[in-house]
Amino acid sequence: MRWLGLDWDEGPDAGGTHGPYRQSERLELYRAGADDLLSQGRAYRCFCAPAALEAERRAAHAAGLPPKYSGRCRTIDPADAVARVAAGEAAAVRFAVPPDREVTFHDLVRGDVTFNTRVIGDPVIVRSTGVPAYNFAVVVDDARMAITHVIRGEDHISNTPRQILLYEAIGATSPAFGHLSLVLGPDHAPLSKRHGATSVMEFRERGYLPEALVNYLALLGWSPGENEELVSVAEMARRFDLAAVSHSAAVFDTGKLAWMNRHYMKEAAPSRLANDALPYFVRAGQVTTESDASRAFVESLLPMTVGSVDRVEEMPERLAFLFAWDPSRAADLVRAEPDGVRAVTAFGAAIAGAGPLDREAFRTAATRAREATGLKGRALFHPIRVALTAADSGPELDLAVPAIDRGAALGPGSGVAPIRSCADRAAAVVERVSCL
RNA sequence: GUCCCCAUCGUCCAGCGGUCAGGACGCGGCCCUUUCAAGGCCGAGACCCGGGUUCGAUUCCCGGUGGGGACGCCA
Repeated sequence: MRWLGLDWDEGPDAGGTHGPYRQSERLELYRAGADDLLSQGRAYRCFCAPAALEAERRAAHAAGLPPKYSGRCRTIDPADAVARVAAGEAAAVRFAVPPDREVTFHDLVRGDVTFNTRVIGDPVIVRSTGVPAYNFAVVVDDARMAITHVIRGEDHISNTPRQILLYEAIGATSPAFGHLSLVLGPDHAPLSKRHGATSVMEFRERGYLPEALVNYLALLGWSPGENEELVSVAEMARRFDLAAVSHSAAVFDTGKLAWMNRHYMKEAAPSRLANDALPYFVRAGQVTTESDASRAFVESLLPMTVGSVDRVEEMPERLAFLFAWDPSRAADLVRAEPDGVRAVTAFGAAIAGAGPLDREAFRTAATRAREATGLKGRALFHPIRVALTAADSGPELDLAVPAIDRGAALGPGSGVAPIRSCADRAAAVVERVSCL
């Protein structure tokens, strides 16, 4: 959440007056709450074996009935129950749900929702191990922590009535609830591991920018208004309204996230992006050490990748031609071009001894090659591209060419893997190609 | 099976009784670029079905269908 630029008012590492904030440190609170309900007869001990419960569930399902707990142990005399526990028998504590009652709550996003308690089985509140169950722990916590709003996924909507009953039983007012619809994968199944990245940290590792992720996620089920899409966290905080949230589930669209990530990469400060990108270059072996020089070199490469790559993680691959230049592959690609050999030979001659090629020098050389061969446009530039990059697509040549030479000028201790210069590459290709 | 929730382009959102049903992603085309992307412009593309209510329904109501969720000593 910090990475996304979101913060919170209270918590284990934020302080606050409603601690402790870890459930493991609140066990006493839950125990006291359960004992209370037990003594009021609003809860009871259950001795049912898990296997028996499972069999019951199956039977109910087969009979077309809601597979809820029968409430069998409800009728056990409390004194007997205490005796059995004292004798060492394992027991869970269940909440006695009031029979045949309508529970209605006003959902902040959906409006009034009503359940009849007939469909709600008595939930376990404390496991036989003494550990409180989720449904009880959250109620105790939220009541004592003075929580006002519970905003969560739609999958919790049917937990709400039983929790409301629990608030009522412990004498607390229930918070306001709002249920957001779920996020689906492309197959319309709720997003899960098999859809790929599902945790925020995975998106971070894959090279998404936090501002892109929050922005995209916020748009899943919410809109800042008429035809607006790019919004900062601060802007969202100002404009967000639960009442305006969509009621239906949304399919997660990686393509749109990618578009948004490209947008934010273009907006990001180069130094920050270079810093984010550096580890990926190291992993690819293109940067050997994270030195100032290597960081600066990576930053100088950014204009070639920003906007043409979806994620920071993809930058090294896009720039692989700088490092992994293969003369025989380059020569093959040049030969495959109609006037490839002529174009590259002329270009090689034009840059021979020209020194490092900046953008101007490159343009000059290209012009000389054009005059010498009469080739122009793709016929001229494509062979040059494949000769210098050993690849048939990539960044603009007048960006790539200076980058190659800038890298080639870097010495061994720079932290950048060795790069062959343009002149070198052209000469090697011409040599291979002219043996024909 | 039972209960609950949901339903506008392929996808994400606008719309809130009368609109040529709008935008974005993606897709197709064109332009720009002496090559790729990016960018600019143009284009194709939707109101689940059936009943009501109304002068008039995408919009309100009911039913159906479809999708999702929940029915744990998981959270």
